Amino acid sequence: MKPLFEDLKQELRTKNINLSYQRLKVLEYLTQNQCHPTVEQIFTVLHEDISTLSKTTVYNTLHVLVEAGLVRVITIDQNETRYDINVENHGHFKCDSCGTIYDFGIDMEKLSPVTLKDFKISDRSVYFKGICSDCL
Amino acid sequence: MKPLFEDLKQELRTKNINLSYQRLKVLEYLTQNQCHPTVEQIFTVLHEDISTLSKTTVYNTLHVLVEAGLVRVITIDQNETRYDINVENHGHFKCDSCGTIYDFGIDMEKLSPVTLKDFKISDRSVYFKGICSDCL
DNA sequence: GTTCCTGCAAAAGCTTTGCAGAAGA
DNA sequence: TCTTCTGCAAAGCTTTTGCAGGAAC
Repeated sequence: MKPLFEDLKQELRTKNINLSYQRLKVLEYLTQNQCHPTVEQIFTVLHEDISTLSKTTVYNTLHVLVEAGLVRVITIDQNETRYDINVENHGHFKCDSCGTIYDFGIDMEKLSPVTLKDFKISDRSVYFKGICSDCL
Repeated sequence: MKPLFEDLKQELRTKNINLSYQRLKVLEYLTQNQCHPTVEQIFTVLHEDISTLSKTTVYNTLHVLVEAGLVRVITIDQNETRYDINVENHGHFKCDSCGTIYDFGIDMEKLSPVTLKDFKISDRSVYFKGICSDCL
């Protein structure tokens, strides 16, 4: 289920997070391009429209959104942090050839091992790597 | 199943990887301290015994071991790369409170979603976060 | 002798921090 | 006015690279 821009805006208002122009643009980019972008990608595209935009603001905005629970961090590879507007539980597959990241559905509940029964699990990430069907 | 130091040495010989003193020490550390260490941790401990050891060599050695398939990279948090001598499929739980990383068994085969049926999956990582039973 | 490995120093890349000015309530 | 946000520059960290000397075979 794709999160809607308007719903997310409302959620930010509810959480008393200022909806500055830059923040809204970042949020808009994330909802319209559900491609798990890096900071660099977001900055480059938005910078074309907002010539004064700084990378610091993109970092700041992403931190705010992650903190608010609207965005999830994907660290499928070290040295390459990506962001995902879809915070529902799902897995990520990264193609080693073309670099594309694919979402896939997964039942996280089946992933609760007995050894962790006394643990409080707040975050579950499933990352696969390999070669996607297009590249094969 | 803990990998044995001697078995790993033999595996490196088979793969024509030189068993330098530094490399053996790194390998020994990983087998004796199955704690998913960072480069910094490995370096600090080994540096006490080998005063000439450089961090570059630790990085180099880990790359060699990962390339050879003897060590697995854990990127449960961005900005904190860890290494695991156990390459069998298992999940990792990181406690947000004490920072400890726990292994847990998991049946990765159950984790093969239909959407990826035409994909070649070569690596599966499962990372959980939360609070461990000790900290609760 | 040739190849590979080590380790220092420097560079590179990503992210954070400090701070002054701007924007918003 | 007071608080918060932005954006520049600088700093901080981790990791990589270049290269000279050293070890191993």
